[in-house]
Amino acid sequence: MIIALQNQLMDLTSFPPAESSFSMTGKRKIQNTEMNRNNDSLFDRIHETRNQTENDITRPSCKRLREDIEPNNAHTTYTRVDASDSSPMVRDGYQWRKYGQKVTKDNPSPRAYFRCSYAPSCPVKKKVQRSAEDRTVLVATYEGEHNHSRPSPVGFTDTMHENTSHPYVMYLNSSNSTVTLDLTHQGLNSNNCDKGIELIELQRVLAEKIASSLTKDENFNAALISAISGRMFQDTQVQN
DNA sequence: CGGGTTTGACCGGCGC
DNA sequence: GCGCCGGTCAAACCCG
Repeated sequence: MIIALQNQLMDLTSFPPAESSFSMTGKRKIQNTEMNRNNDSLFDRIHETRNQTENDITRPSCKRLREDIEPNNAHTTYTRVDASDSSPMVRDGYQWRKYGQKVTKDNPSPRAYFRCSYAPSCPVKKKVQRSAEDRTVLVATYEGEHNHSRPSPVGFTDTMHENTSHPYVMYLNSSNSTVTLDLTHQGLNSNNCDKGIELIELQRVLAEKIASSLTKDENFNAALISAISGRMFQDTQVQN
């Protein structure tokens, strides 16, 4: 557990710029230990959304009860877009049909409601709204799971290359309290160096936040001390 | 003309 | 009971 965390942290902190900018294709999942509140607005938002989602689980809305949507399937993604891009669309490879828009109380940006239009029976819905703190961040909340495959990966890739979004996407899973940094949606190419730099900066900030959170976690420190002392004890025995 | 978007109306839960 | 709020509906509109 600890070693896995360390490896993940090492992965995040040791990405060579070239690789991190242009050739990363995997997803990196980070166990979300008690992520401490700090001054970073994006991470505050992540924490708040996780708590909000957990509240949704314990107090499901009337709509969800009526439509029998599984709350555990809900997760939130964060997508960086250009500030000049006013479109609420988050291109994730699926076909979405907008069925409503609403201005919410806590955010001046309108919230858009989408349903998956690829398969008529697909129960997936998503809500897209710009972050109140950082309007370049689109917050997309997905509910349900697709009962079909991704429609057209090739077209998706083409769109990604010509579009301005997806330097990174973060997933928040309400059921198992994990944060996933998805680098497959970054949409970077050789003409997009600025976003590569932005991604590196994000990785640096993310690594700092994780390190900060872990070092403040008493359980993690205790486990780390135990692991180190255990290893030292082993080494001492070997030498003897 | 068909499919997608817009937008005002409506519904139901919640708090006071 | 009433108003607020988030979510959804559906008619009108737009566009290829």
